[in-house]
Amino acid sequence: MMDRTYKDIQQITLAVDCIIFGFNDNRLEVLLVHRGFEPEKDRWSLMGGFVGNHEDLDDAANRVLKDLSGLEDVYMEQVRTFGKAKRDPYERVVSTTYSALILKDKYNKELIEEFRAKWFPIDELPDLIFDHKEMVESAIRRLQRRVRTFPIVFNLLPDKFTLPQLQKLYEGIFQEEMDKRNFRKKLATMDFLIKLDEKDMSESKKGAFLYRFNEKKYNKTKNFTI
Amino acid sequence: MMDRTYKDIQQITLAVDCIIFGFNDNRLEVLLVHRGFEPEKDRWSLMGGFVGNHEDLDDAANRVLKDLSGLEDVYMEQVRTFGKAKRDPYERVVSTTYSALILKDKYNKELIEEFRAKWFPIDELPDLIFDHKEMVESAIRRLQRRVRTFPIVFNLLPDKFTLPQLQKLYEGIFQEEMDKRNFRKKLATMDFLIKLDEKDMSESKKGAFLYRFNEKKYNKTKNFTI
DNA sequence: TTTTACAAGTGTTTCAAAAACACTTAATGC
DNA sequence: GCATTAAGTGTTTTTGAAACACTTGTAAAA
Repeated sequence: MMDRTYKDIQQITLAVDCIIFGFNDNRLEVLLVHRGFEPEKDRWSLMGGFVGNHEDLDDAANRVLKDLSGLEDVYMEQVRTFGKAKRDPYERVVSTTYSALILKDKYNKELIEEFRAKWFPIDELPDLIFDHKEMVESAIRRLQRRVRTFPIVFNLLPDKFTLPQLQKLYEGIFQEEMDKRNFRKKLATMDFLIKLDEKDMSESKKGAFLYRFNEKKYNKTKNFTI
Repeated sequence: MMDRTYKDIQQITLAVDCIIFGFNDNRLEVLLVHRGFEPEKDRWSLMGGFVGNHEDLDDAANRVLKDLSGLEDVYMEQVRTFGKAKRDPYERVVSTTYSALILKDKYNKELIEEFRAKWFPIDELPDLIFDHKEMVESAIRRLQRRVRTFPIVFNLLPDKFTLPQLQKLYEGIFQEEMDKRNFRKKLATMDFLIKLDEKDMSESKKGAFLYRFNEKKYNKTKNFTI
């Protein structure tokens, strides 16, 4: 940090934008807000906000997420920072993106309606303002990489879930089908899921056993890879 | 981008910091600058600078690198953004880090001396200001991931290089030794190096054949992984 | 000129993980 | 009790990773 020339006259606004992922109807979806005002009225955008002067960047992202969804303590991580001078044609804003994994039935529906937010499957995104499409795409790519080595998908599932559900979730993230037997074999070797005595009967006549993710057992798992 | 409350009074300075990697004496090194002034006098830091009002974030990183090294058109990529409110105890600065791969014998030595910059092997870093150590570490981790799937290491080598050199470079990045035969076998299957009729005699009596990286052949390589 | 020293160069075997593949089972609704 | 439907289950093949030791070419020393 040697060059102080620019600093005193710097006029750049710093923002955060959230890529909020949810899993519903066996599809990976993103929560977008509808712009009810000009400019760019009636287009869609990510939920964003400006960073407070004394606010950690991470905290700003969490605040923005909470304002929209009512959710706190959500799994979130920084993706990357978009800083082209003209990315927002109206003002100079540099934006850091964060991706969040939320449980679709836990968020506050009224808040969401207030913001005119809507869920979109990741392969059916609407027209987005500025570089928000690129933001979503880079968040998806990052998510695809992360889920291979970290057990973060459980943030998108309820406490109890079935293996078919879990597989559908991975398939939704990777956008490709997986082999049922290989998938289950892999999970079995890693041994961090607890099988319950309960079945979920809503998806099939036979019913599928419910499982729970066990953090402790996971920590003993040396190499997690899907 | 819904919440405009903070924007008008926002006073956050936006900076970039560069993690500059070089390869010399078979070690991966980082270029650091010595602070000759208070506060934090006599400690080391990354080369950084503030972002211009109408300057792309990427361009700011390139400018900072050029100011220090004289180099342009260098391989550079964004790593991540550090945004804790108190990361710099003197003023509120949010900094985006970029990592650069440069050829150690091409940079401008006079400029480097002017800035009192010095190369440090990545396992012998000096005391660094603020969160710069964390910045370097995250850049190293990212580099370790990237070099596995992209042929970017050639940015750290001269046009012509030997296989022992290339292997030492990977070893320096991963901080672990590799098997010579397996390493060469892998390169052979991917087939994007051109063997020259020339030898480098400086490292051994027998001499090692020189190779050149072939971008075109690489593009036909489906799966690059080291 | 012969010998020594030294890194460069070279294949095969073993092991582990990924991929491919098809039938049986449990429960419901008719 | 029969038909329907998704859940559940192992084995084989293929592929890639890891382990491993000797020969070669040259310069310098004897």
